[in-house]
Amino acid sequence: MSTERRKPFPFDQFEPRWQRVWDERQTFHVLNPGEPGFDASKPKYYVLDMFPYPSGSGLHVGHPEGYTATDIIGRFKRMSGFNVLHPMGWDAFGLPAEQYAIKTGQHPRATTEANIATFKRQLQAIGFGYDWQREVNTTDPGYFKWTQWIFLQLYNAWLNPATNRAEHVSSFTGEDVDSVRLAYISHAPVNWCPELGTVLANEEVVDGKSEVGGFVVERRPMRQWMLRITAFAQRLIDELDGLDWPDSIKMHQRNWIGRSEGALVDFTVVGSGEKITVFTTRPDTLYGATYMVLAPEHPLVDSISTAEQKGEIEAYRKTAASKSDLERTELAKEKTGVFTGAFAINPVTGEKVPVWIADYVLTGYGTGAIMAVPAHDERDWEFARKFALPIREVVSPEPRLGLGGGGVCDAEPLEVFCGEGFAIHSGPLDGLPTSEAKAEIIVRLEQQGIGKRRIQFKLRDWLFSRQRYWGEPFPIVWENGKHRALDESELPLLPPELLDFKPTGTPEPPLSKATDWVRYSDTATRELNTMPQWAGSCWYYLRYIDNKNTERFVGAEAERYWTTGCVSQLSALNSQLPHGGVDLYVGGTEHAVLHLLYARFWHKVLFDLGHVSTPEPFQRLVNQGLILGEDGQKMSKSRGNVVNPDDVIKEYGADALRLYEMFMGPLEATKPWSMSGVEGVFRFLARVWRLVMEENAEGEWLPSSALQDIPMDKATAKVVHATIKKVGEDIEALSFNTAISQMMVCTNALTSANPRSREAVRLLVTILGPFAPHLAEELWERVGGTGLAADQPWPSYDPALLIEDEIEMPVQVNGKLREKIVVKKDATQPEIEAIAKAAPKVAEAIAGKEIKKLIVVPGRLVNIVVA
RNA sequence: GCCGACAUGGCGAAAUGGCAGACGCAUGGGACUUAAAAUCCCUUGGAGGGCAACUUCCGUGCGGGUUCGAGUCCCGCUGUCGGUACCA
Repeated sequence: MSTERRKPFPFDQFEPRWQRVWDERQTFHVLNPGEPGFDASKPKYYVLDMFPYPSGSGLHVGHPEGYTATDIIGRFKRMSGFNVLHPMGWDAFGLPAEQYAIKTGQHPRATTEANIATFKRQLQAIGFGYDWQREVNTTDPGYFKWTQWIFLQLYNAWLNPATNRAEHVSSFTGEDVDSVRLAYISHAPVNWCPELGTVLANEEVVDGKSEVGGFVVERRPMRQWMLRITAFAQRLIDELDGLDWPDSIKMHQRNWIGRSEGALVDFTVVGSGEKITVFTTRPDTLYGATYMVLAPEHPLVDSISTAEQKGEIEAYRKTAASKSDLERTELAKEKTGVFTGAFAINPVTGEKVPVWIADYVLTGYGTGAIMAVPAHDERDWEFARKFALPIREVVSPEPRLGLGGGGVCDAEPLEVFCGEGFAIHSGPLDGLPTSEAKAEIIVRLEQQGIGKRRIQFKLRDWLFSRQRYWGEPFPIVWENGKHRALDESELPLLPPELLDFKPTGTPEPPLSKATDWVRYSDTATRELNTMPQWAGSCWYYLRYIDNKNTERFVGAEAERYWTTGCVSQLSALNSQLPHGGVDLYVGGTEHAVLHLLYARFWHKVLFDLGHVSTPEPFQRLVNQGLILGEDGQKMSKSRGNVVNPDDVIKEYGADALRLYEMFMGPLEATKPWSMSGVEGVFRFLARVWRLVMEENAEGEWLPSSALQDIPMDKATAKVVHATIKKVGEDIEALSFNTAISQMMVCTNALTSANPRSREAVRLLVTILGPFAPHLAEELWERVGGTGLAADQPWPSYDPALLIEDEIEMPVQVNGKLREKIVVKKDATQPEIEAIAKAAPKVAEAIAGKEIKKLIVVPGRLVNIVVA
């Protein structure tokens, strides 16, 4: 007797076999327009997964959740007659690989390759129908050549304000082209992380620490490459509208871009006459501005501070500068600040107001200076209370009479009011509701030339350079202190083969160690920074379309077909697409802003420059939910609750893993793993197996004797066709859990049938294919199907079979269920009413009472309302 | 603080405003077996009443509302989980 327990069905034998067959036949390879055999009559469907970063620890059960969902969709669409593009690849540049390499002394290329091999093996063991011929790898020179090429497009482009479109810089007529490029050099303070030896984008810094590793980040000015994403801020907001994305993600992006409408207002410094410009969203409260605050780093601080305040000012600026961002935000519960000794004139009241510096005003937002209206802003209120600054009420929640005339009110309000209301103590604005007061004051300020309307965004330009080894080198050289682009013919620019790529310990990037490489010519040296990890993932979805193209980043015809569905340019122009692009993009919420915003930005630039056909890359986005450990906690090594898909496959098979991932609950929901749940779906698969196979006394599997070539009886036909209908609809709606339930119902019905219709089983096996493809292929073969189950057309159902001759209808009296009646499907309303009223329980309940209302919902229920 | 999502049996979950709890897990019982595993059948929201076929009442976080009818729609709370934080 074998030591290993016998499997309830031999998945361990047939799963690898069918994976081999799909691979040998290239079942899931799809052709591009122009290739021999391409069928232009089929509609296209592009279904995309967020590609993984191949980490050293391999796949965890969270990965296959989204991947299974897209695989089901892809296989279903294929069976439904679509050309389906369903690719996979590797986001393989990045810090973890580099750090691991430093630790172990291996080259990051070696570890990256090994990790990719592991990931690929694991994905293939789950039986995903990817077109592996289209695999991409961001670290492949044939790939990053085009990442560098796109960078050059950005470098050579500017946003023409007249057209609001990105254009080649040759259309720029101004003097300094470098000041408008979409990729430009900045010397602004950046987030420098000494531990990682690199700068980080604002988005990669969380609470003053690096998102990766949690190391302290300090701000220091450095020469950096920036991408002018802010030029697209408004379009990045507006063009969200036509996208089928979760509202929460759209909102997230809108908040991140942070549009606010307001005004710039000039205040004049008493004495020096210098101008301080502030940004405010509440220009209507200008009459209540009783002091001003500059950020400690504001350029005017030095010149306006009085001699006797200089010492204190300097001390404050020093502490502010030495504080990490963490201390400046989280720990700064109490407002701090110092008076500069200077005063400015409130342009509408003519009053002298003190000018302070405080770190609650940020350098990076607006103008780095504010007018403080303590009565109507919580931060200003707190500050004013602490430093005993005057507080003047200028907005009232209710209209108030008799407070007009612009007179000064000396009574301080008892509490801060930040809402909208009606202007008071505000001269000509008095009585106006907030929105009108805003408009009115802006007109007046503009007339006087001391202010103007202004739309401000929170979004900053994208810090695009890193001091790393394992990233794309910039196709840029420096000569006589000036940068210039490499020629396209010089791409790809490979990174130097370094043995020592450790951080230098200074802001000097590791590439500086490759002295030969750095020297471009006698007079020119190469740019030493590399691109951030986001670069490769900004456009990978385009490369899948045409991953072997050596002439272009993506072929024009293929790009048009896969993003618009149109084969010719003419039909593309005539089509009424909302945005187009990828039909379905599935991934986690962690990319709600960064990746999705960056990719949209690049795509818009490429669109403006005529390189792609659609203004947006991803038409429909779905976030899969988090999978928790069995203990309901987030999976983590330290908690020891991590589930490895390899173990699940070994025990229950790939089909059970796939099916369980989908059966757990709605795709978007957060849900805990349960091994007994896996066993549940595993038992279901075994039941399906036994619809076709039965075991003899020796324990061998033989074709089931119950299975016969007989037509389906009425009940069987009904459940089978109802299942075809529901499973198809549920797949479209991504309700995989309920689709699986329905197949269980169908299986339970067929299990009890003896003899059992071969046709019924064949249909069930066909629609099970997208979910449990290995079992489906195996059983398809065993029920005598020709070809592959994966290649079968999706079966259609006969609606006539679903209609019952007699319908059971519940009858309610005053909303309470009393009885169920059975009526003919074509019974008339009066007939139904009569039957309902005659039913014993109903008759009893309505006896002697006046019927006030009688509702018959055809096919659903009857409700009798009595007095 | 602010923004968002969610709240249904012992558990994961179903339910175009129309029979709450489909389907699965876990219970408990039975069949098969020398025995077990596997498999198959039945049971299972709560409380009560009947020898029984059965039956009554209550039940979707809490309080209101709309409706013939609310898990579902509206208003107000509470709780949990995510995101975010001086953005003027």
